[in-house]
Formats: sequence, C-alpha cells, structure tokens
Amino acid sequence: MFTIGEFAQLTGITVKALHHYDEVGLLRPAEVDPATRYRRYAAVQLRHALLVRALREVDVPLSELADVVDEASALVVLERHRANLLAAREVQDLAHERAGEVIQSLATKTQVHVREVSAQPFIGAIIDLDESSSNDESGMEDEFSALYATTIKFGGQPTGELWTTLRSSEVETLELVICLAVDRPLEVGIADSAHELGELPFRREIVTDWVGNQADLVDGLLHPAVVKILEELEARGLSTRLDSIRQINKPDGGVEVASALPAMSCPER
Amino acid sequence: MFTIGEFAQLTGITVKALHHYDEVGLLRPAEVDPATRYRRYAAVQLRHALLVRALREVDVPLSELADVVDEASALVVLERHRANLLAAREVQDLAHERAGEVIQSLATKTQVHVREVSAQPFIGAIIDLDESSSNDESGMEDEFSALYATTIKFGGQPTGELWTTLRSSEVETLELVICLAVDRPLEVGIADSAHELGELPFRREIVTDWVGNQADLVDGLLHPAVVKILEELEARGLSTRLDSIRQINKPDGGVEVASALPAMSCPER
DNA sequence: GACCCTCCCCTTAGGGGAGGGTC
DNA sequence: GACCCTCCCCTTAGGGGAGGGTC
Repeated sequence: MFTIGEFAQLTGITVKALHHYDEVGLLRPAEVDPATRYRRYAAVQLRHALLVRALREVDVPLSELADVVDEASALVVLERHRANLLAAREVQDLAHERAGEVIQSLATKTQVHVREVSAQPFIGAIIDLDESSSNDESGMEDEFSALYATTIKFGGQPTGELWTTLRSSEVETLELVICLAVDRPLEVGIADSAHELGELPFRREIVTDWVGNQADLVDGLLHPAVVKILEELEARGLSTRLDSIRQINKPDGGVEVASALPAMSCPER
Repeated sequence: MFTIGEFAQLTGITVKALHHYDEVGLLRPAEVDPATRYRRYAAVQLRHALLVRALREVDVPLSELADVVDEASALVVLERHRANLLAAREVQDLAHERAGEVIQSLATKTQVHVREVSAQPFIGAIIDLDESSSNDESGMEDEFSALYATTIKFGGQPTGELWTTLRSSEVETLELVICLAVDRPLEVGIADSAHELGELPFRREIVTDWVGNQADLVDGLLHPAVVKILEELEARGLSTRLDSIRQINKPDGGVEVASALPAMSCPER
C-alpha cells in the first residue's frame, strides 16, 4: 500500500489529479482511512494508473478512460482517440482554408460609385431560405434556369441582367428573391405565390463593384460587397435594410451590389 | 444600425456570443439604449465581426483576437495561430508514440520466479535524482563506467553484475544507488559520502524477468518489471518499499527486478 | 516538519434556461 | 408574440491556495 504522495510519484499522476479521479470514480484508492480520510493505494492499482496516465498524456478525455481495464483496452482507446484526432485535424485544416478565404474576400478592394439607371421591369422567383437551407451553388444555378424558362413561357423576353434581393417575409422567414430583367412589364395575371412581377423605377443607385474570384467566396456569408454597401449607406445616413439591396451577378463572374438612393437626397458631388 | 438579432444573422455569430464579446470588451455594440439596455450594432462593425467570426471558426482564442483590427492583422493572427497548431500537432504525435510504447511495455509478459542466491559483496555509487534530474541514458552509462573505474582503483575486482536500487535518503530526497558486484568485500576505509560498500547476504529472492526491447521504454517511468514485482510482493503480503528492490541490467539488454524474501517466510511450493 | 485532508475559487467560451421587460 | 435584457447554472480537468488535522 502507498500513500497518495507515493502513488503520485510512482505513476507520475499529481496528487490533485488523484483527488479528482477519486471524486469522479475513475481511480479510487484501495482504502480510505475512515478516521483521517487518508487515501491508500495498492500496488495492484499501479498498472491501471499508469495506463490512465499514458492516455491522459495524449488528452484522452476521462469519460473514455472508463473503458480502460488492461493494456489491450488501453490500446483500443488510444487508437480510437488517435483516429478522432486525425479526423478533427482534417476538419481543422478545412476550417483554416475557409477562414483565410473569408478574410481575403473581405480584403479585396471594392469600388463605390453612384449611377443613374432607367426603369427596369423584372420577374422574380421567391425562394424560402429556411427550407432550401443547404444553399449550394448548383441549386442556385437551377433556380436561375427555372426562372428563365418561366419567363419565356409567360411571354417575357429576358434581357440578361440577373439580380437577387434578400428580404424578410411577413411570416418572419428569410426569403431570397431571384430577379430577371425583362424587356417590358409582364401581365400581372401570370404571377403566383412563388413569383412576383414588378418594375424598378428610374432612379439613382449607389453601387459597389466586387471583382474578386467568385470561387473564393464562402457561401452562407455576407458578401464583401454587401458589407461595403452597408457601410456606405450607413455613412450617408441611409437605410441599411437588406431588402433595399440588389446583388447583381455579372456574366463575367463579378458582382455588383446596388441600393437605390432616395430621390434628391444626395446632391451631386 | 442593427438589433443584436439582426447583427447575429448577418455575421453568423450567436446572440449569446455577442453578449459575451460585449462583456469581455472584444466587440462592443455601437450603442446601448440607456433605458432598456438594448444593444445596437452599426454597419461599420460588420467587417470586424466577420473577421472575429472567421477566426473563432478556427478556435483562435479571444485573447488573440484583441489584435485584430483589419483584414491584414486578421491574416497575421490566423497564420500565427496556424503555426502554433502545427507545432502542437507534432508534440501530440510524439506524445501518442510514447503513450503507445508505455502501454506496450506494460503489456509485455513478465516471468516471475524465486531463486536462491549466494552472498554478494558490492560497491555502490549514490546519485541524487533531484539534481541530475534529466535522467538521460548516456548519463547513466557514464555513471556505470565511473563506478567501474573507482572499483578498480580501490583494488576491487568487478565480476560483471550491475544493478540499481532506488531509495529515499534521510533528507527526504530520492536517490539512485548504482551497484557493481565485486569478488570480495572491499575495505570500508575507501568509502566516501558518494559511495557505499556492502554485501548482500545469502538469501532467497523473488525475481521478475523482463525481456522487452529496452529502447521501447519511456524513461522516468516505473519499469514494467518493477510494477510486476510490486504486484507480486503485495500479493504475498510483503513490503512494497522500493528500496527493497534491485533492478539488474543484464548484458543482453534484458532486465531482472529482484527483491529478497524474508528468511523462511515463504515455504517451498 | 512534511503530508494529507476538505473546501473554495479560477480558467475557456459560451449554451441553456428562468424571469421579466420591450417592439 | 417575437425580441431582448440580466442573472444563474453548467461543461473539462484539474491547479492554487487556505485552514486545519496527521505521521
């Protein structure tokens, strides 16, 4: 039998840790003096303690150590833990890549300017973001072509420009509206709950151009050009509501983000 | 300006985390309503928040995020953290190797037997383990050859057998005594504070043989054969004091660990 | 005089409520 | 009726004491 101090020396486990292992039931002393509460450890406990210590050196959580009864089970636990670690590293590596991309995309220069644009009729497809939550790019492409087909079917003539707007519906769910510019206003009769028709009026817009590589963007995240325009809008004391913003996907892969300026609010400069 | 909920949506940071960042001063809301204590976040805070979130995704500790003011500093922090991670992984890998070795060494079969041995004079060198704490093997080799030389100098004739014993000195510091068997008792006059002379009497010993690969042993740790003999001693109701144990290094790399049995304590079986 | 005991507080980064105002 | 607020408790694995017996 050993005192806790001796047992600590022999096993390399600290007295504090032994206290803790006793408390959680991982490694109970063979005896406890009922009067003094002094713990006594037996030589038969050395092996187990050494296994525990070896595994704790590689940060195997205490909960997994409950399975360890001999060298064989210790090896199983060690290798299982190792496999988990390696898997976690791969996740870590991917996360690191993504973090770098996010930072890079925020760092890319964004041009800001103001322009006048003429009235623009459009047709929009309403997509519930909460449902199709896995916003993979391919799905987005599908939505675009579906909208294109729908437009043709209803006699519209797409002029090529595509944009999206985020908005909150009355039922408090986030919606993405995918819009396609058409040559003339479509008849209201063809609209359904999943589509809307409209016309952007003649207006002045503030626009941010983002010329980074689309592929570098991490999806599900605020687009850097949206960040930029929100900063600009706020700096001018204008509304920073997302539904006032159009995100225009250019054929060359670039992105414009635009928001209408209130009439006469911003004197030419 | 955004409510905390909106800001959370835009940045992907949870409301709980924003509360926390406010509390620790990492990311304070632009305004707090003095009456309701409602937090208000500004669009200019989006960029910083997105950087914070990107770095938290890779588990950069909050303390390191204090340095982050723009994309450039975020990249610096990201890469610094990455370097730390990679270094930590190497340490982890080594720790994993060692843990495996420790478990393997405990798993190697150990023979136990009892033998009678004749009286054995010896000379021992006393080494303070607290001082020469970095118990590298080479240092141990040096000690052996020094002892060999000393033995010769004092007219002793080493017979080859080498062993070590661990003991606690009267001043409560752990000592290792390195012993060399000699052909006849040396004169007491030649002993000094760093050496001791003695003779193991004729006795019966319990012995554990360990035949694993010496190189697989992790130093600073209880030798598997010592663990085994302590178990055996305890099972027989004998003293498990370390200073009753001799660890004999065999020329072939094997290790014997022996402890004298009390006279007549253990009837032949 | 070391050793050992039992509290008790502390560390990371929030998550999960409860209870009660606010938009 | 969602949103937001401020507590408060909880999680890992012990480390660092304090205060008081024990070998």
